[in-house]
Amino acid sequence: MSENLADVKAALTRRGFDDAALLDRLGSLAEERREVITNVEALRRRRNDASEAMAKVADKKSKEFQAKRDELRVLGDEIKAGEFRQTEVAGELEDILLNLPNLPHPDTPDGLSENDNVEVRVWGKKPSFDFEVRDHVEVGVGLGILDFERAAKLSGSRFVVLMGAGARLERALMQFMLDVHTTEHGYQEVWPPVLVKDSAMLGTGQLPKFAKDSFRIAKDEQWEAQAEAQGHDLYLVPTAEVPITNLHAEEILAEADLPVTYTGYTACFRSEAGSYGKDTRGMIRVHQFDKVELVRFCHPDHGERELETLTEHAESILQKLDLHYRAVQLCAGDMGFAAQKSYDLEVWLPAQDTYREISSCSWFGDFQARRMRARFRPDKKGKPRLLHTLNGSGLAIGRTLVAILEQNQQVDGSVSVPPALRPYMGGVERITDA
RNA sequence: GGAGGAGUGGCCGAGCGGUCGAAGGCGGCGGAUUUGAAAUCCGUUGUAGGGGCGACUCUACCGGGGGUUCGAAUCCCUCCUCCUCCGCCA
Repeated sequence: MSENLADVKAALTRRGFDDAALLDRLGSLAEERREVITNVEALRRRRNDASEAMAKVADKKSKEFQAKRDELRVLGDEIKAGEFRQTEVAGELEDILLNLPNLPHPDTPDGLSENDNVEVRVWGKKPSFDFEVRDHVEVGVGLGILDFERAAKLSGSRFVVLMGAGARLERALMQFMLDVHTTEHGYQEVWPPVLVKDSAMLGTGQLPKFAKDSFRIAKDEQWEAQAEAQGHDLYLVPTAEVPITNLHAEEILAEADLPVTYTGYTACFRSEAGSYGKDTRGMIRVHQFDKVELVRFCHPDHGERELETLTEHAESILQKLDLHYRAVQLCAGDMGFAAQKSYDLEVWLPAQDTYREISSCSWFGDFQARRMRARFRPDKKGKPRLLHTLNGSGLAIGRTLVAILEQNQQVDGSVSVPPALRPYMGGVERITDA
């Protein structure tokens, strides 16, 4: 990075990030780091050589030995001072680096907000209704399958309780999605923990910059003190991307095994800090939701193609459920922190007369792999290289349920179950107010 | 939660505070032998960072962190992880 500072600056500017002073600081730190290392290593070498000589001295009590020892003590102090500076520089450098977002891929269009995203595909047609469309809250509450009031009683705002056919629909969607991805797309199924260490959150890029967006586990004072001292904090995962991608942190995979692909379900937890007043109605934006995630680890040469494949896999779920949607490519300014190229799938919500994100598929290049040291070995002897990572929702289950309630609503308030899902719903074809 | 034991290179497993990046074995790779294979023999075999156009070279790493020392895989402290037993628990 320090060698291509100008390019880095230009790429980050496309994201709307333009703290030139910070990047200059980065450059000078990188330089100082190199100097300090060279210096300390030279000192260490002197000490090693001298120590070796000391070891050979027969008489350890001699004046000579004592004098030499005193001299070396000074050298030892110098080394310690150098090491201290090295740690300082490395710390500051890392601090800057970890807070820098990924560089947008050249394919990623310019733009600073979602208004600059580019529609790349539209699938299906907007369903037409010869009655006044209701939103998912009206439909779901009317059917007795969504309960927001009791959710508020239990957990506060931004939660939902699914009842009866609603709960079953959530479960059916989860099963259906996992089955499609494992049997038709070749993903290996994983069921990971939903509580992870901060090192995992750091690896995928949620930390250190976005701590406020996640829920952190608190216990007693002792727990807090230990978490503070050793970084053994635990977080509720905001997405299965975190535990699943970190599966291969600190590992070296065999090139022949690539791509390595996983799909997994987890509950996802988000604090939604900063979204006050936004999407307060219904289950579009809640603190806890379910999601099936797709994760791929691949050779750097195949990342671009892999993103297309991954996106198709996510889209196939919407297609099988016969839900009208569109795919948009995100512009540089609207992408997530770790992404270099992303597509969002947006499902049609008739009541809002708009498309809403239901999946985000991203290619991270080696950004995440570098943070978590996830590598592969090219052929048998080569040096380990960083992998490329990708992930996408396949899909967000709650929002899929919302889309079904809205797109499949009937004039009588019932909802037809997409045929693909019926085997998972015990053959039920229609959810009615039973 | 209580009591005990252990963490060394891809794996197993040695290692008086100096000559240890670390014996030995297994595995892997290359080669010899063989029609081919097995067996045998020989050689080789970690990661990261710095310097050099390069051949190459230096430094660090023996669970993590800290300390003692001229010098730590070896001594001390602390944390983590794993194993065994007891208790509790879905």
